[in-house]
Amino acid sequence: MNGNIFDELKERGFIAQVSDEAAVRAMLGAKPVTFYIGYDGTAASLHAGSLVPIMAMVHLRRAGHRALAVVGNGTTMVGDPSGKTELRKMLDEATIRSYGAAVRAQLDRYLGFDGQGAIAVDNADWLLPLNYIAFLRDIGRHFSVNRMLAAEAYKLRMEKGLSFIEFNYQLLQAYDYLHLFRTFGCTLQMGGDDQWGNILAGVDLIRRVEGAEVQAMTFPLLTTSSGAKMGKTAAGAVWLEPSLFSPYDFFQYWVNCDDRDVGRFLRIYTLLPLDEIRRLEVLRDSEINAAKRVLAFEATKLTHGEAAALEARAGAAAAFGGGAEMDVASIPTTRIPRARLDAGIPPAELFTEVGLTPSRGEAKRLIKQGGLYVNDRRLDAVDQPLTLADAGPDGLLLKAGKKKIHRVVPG
RNA sequence: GGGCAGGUACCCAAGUGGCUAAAAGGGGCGGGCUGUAAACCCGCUGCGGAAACGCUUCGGAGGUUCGAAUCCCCCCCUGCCCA
Repeated sequence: MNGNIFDELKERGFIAQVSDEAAVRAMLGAKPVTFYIGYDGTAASLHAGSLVPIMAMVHLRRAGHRALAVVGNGTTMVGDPSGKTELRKMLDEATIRSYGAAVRAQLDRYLGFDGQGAIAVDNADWLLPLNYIAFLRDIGRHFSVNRMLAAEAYKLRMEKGLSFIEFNYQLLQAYDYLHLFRTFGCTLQMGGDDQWGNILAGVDLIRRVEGAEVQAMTFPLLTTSSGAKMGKTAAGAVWLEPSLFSPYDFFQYWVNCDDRDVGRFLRIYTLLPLDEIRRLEVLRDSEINAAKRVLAFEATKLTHGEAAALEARAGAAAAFGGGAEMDVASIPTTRIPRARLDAGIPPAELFTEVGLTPSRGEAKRLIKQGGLYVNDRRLDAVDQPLTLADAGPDGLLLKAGKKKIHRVVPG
């Protein structure tokens, strides 16, 4: 490892808090360190919000350190109250396990679990068999309720209510760290900044139980410059799963980021060298769009692979590049039986069917506001059916607003 | 277990018998301006319907009434105080 990966992470903006900065830096510069990050499978896919810890793992991996990805099927059964405003819906075990498997598969794409340098473990394996009384006596006694209650992460919940099950979450996460320290010699736990309290609880527990010094590090909880949480759009989360959020939309998510976020995002969400990032982020006015396309391409490549990234980029170029080289193949396409098209389909029906609008009512609203287009012709009548007569050489190019596009071909 | 206060649309929050598909704000979406940006301006924002209009919604289930988010009964949930 040339240079110190800690400095790289710091320069890229990955670091929010560190238990002992000098110690962590020295540790990472000296020899391979086993570190861990936990992911709770609370949904069928991770979303863009999880990309920060994922990218941090990728960097550390590339620097030769050993990654433990904990898929938290055990902790998910309890539910982390940190930073949450209310009790999360309880999921049944089968659901949790299926989500966990999906999350594991996604992490595998970035880390390549090989059982050596990148290992996936499931804390259900050691959490579920725990004996309640034994756990209380061995682990529970090391936790001060007074201190826990004073923690920032619970502050909101002290107003809104905190159930006992959630209150236990921190003990379980701390126990995870202890377990991984014992089993894998793990000495660094990382996570989002909202995990700071939980991670430190593990550091404390290990010191008390094992008399060993281990480290904690958190990543900033990124928001966009306009204040929104990363990875959320109106339609929902920016899922990493292509079936839930297409590579094209994923690409567009990054292209459409705020100017002010470009440099920050390039550092976090791509592996481009810092020199190149510095060159890109100084672009101004319309030129910065080039930097956004680089960001989008690199980010899409990491998540969906190079082929999908190329396709998404081509699709975007076709839709926004001025028209000339339309790469229609890269635009999401739906086939509709020719007979239906000949008969004519009300625009609201067609737009909704291909998923461009959530309901017919919404589609009609858009038509009235001039927000729906077919082959660049703005629709003005709600009751005028669409047929192949409206199509161009590549079929019907439907647009909702100026950015969402879908192609319909007979077949 | 007892007392009190609450549960309204994506969020927050008005509404206390018809004029309420439900105020205001936020968010979101569309249009304009632009650079596929920000800011700003305008509009829209339950579902179905070309429209007229119809249907479903105010924690859940019943009931009163010509008519209920609004009144009554039972239940569930949350917070605070007491135990």
